[in-house]
Amino acid sequence: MDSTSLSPKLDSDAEKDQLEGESQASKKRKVVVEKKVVTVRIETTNVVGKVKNEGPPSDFWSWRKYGQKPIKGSPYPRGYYRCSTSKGCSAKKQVDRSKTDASMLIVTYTSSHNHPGPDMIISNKTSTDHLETQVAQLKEVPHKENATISSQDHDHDHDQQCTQPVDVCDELDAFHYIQSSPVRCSQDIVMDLKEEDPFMGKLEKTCDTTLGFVLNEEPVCTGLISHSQVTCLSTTPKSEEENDFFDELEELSISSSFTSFMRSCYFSSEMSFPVVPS
DNA sequence: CGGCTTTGACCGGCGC
DNA sequence: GCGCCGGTCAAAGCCG
Repeated sequence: MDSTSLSPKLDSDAEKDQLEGESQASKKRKVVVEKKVVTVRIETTNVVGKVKNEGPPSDFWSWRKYGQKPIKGSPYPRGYYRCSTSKGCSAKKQVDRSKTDASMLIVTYTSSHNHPGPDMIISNKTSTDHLETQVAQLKEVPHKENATISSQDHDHDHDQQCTQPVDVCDELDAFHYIQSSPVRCSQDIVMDLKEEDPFMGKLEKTCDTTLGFVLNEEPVCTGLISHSQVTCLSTTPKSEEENDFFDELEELSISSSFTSFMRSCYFSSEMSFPVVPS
């Protein structure tokens, strides 16, 4: 099936949910939970061999798939994941493919983690493992290596502009940690991975994946990640939300240095990731 | 053996 | 009230 032949529904599913969740929380079904939609672009051009297929972007957390359902209007099934990092964690995420762009994955994060994320060092390995696992989820789609992640508040799952190429590796996870853990970020961030599959081979092989963060709509943060550092450019003043987010992080047992570091990243325009030697 | 994926069934909300 | 659809559960099987 071609995503173009789909009815204009799925596309706005998660996004719509979020929109409505924010604008008309009282109208949508059930209690509207905090949601964060992240669009991941996966453009596997011609990677052969290792890449099985594309899947949800990885993050610091371990996700366990608990369901998959074909979504009406979409040729691709939606995957339901639950945080398995901690048993009591209610964090979930849905992963489906954009109907308008088969190379785009729409990851909707719901609820927030009630536990500190795995240690970055550990995540280096863990996340990688899960990367493969998750990557094996959604099937089809030609092998890609271009991943664009954009958290969106509105419906803009199309078009992403690449910006700063970056060398990524484990740092990617670090970024995801920020991106996906809390459901608070409400900006459009596009992450573009180039060269090799960001979620697979590259991570396992070397750490030269190029990655760029692009803003889809309201530029919020452009980051440059390299082996030993990450630069994040905040183009818009952070709101209390982010602040809360970091406060929350600190409340968790996450390394305060890490949180403060991330905070500074968000509030200033630059930041550096302490890189964990892989 | 533990953890994860797969997949069909079940449940609840929503629209007609 | 009924049917559709999305989200979750849970059993079975797979894998490291």
